[in-house]
Amino acid sequence: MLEKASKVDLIFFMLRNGGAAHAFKISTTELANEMGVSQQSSSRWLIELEKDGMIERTRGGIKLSRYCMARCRTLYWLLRTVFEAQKSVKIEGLVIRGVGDGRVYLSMPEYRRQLHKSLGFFPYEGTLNLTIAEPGKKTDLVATRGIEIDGFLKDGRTLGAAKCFRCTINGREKGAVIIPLRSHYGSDVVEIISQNNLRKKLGLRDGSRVTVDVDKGE
Amino acid sequence: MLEKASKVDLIFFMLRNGGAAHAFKISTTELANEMGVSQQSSSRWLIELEKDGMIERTRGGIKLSRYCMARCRTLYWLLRTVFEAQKSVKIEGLVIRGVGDGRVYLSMPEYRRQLHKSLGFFPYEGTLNLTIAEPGKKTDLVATRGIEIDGFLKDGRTLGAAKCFRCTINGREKGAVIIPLRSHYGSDVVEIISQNNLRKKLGLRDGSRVTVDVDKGE
DNA sequence: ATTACTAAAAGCCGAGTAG
DNA sequence: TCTACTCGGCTTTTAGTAA
Repeated sequence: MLEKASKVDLIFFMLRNGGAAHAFKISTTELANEMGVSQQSSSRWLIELEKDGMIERTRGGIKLSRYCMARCRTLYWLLRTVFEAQKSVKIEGLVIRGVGDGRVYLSMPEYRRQLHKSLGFFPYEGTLNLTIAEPGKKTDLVATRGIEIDGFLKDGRTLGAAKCFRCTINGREKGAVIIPLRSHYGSDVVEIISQNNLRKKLGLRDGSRVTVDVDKGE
Repeated sequence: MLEKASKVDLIFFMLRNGGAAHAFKISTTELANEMGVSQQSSSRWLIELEKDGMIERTRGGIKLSRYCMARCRTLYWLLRTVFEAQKSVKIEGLVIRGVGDGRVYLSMPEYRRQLHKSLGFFPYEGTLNLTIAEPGKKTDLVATRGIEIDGFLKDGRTLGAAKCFRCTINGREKGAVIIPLRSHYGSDVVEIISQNNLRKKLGLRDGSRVTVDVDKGE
């Protein structure tokens, strides 16, 4: 560690020493040595962590709280999607009406050229938008490389930079999930493009249930 | 997050948004909003993270460095041992001479009583010490609950608090790995106790190779 | 629009020390 | 011994602002 240790490192230290499983006895002086800070700071950190509900202190020692473990688990899930990427992911969602900005982009010749170059097809001028029940699956894609769409310059600004993942909709239509690189962080909406009008081809309307097999490769 | 975000959270934010896989374009103002700090702070954080070699900034955007990913992976391994605990772990090591403090504890009646109560046997008065090639396997045990040994009071101090894991040595002798709760953090030495003198029973001498099947249950 | 500098305010650290 | 308080000094933050 180049940087000075922090309260976060104290949590990780406890995790490494079983603080998740059982109360862990250590003096503030020893802890300070482990963390490379003063006894005063380690004492203060423990007080603050307890106040924040991250640890529990009893006469038996220190223990990571249930709340702390829940947050650690969330972090674990994130790291797992980063380091143990699956080859594909199945997303289920319901068709919703989009805001229409997808259609605007998809009608621009520069953008259509970019997509054709990267995906091998010129898309129908409209996106199929789905609300998904498991936003984690979009997060998973967001954290994956995917097929990069460079965007294009317009009035000195780069527009439309995005990434795509080839996918199969309802087991038969080919297309791609498209995720803009800017904006829309943490949304539970997935946008799909295809050579065809998916609503028509698959007989979909608002509220229809759709299954998408997404290929996480490039 | 109750606490104020830090540079560590900025790394996790980038991880969540694919910063591991590709350059990620975001203005310091947007980033500041995401992190709940001022634009000035997010700007300074990026400068400092770049100086520390955690991120790389190019005209394409921000990207997590190889070094940063290596550190994230270490954290991932830690969290995996915490959340995906295996039922058992196989440890290989070489017999070494111990410092003799194990023998001291193991000859104390109070301690012998504790161990009998928790493990069901009175141990031979000496530990079998092994150096192990994969210290991560000890870390794994340290982060697991195990069988708690309460220790005993002597002159107003609690001595000998430890945890144990039932194990089988070289496929036939039963015993337990014993890990003192205080001191010996991060060591690559594992201590084993058993009803019998393992050196004699298994014909071991310093340098002998030993395989230990450790039961991580209670 | 963007990034990053300056300077004052706010917050954190650790030596000293009490209980 | 231990934990945790105070307080001077250092570091980090943020408003203002330049480029």
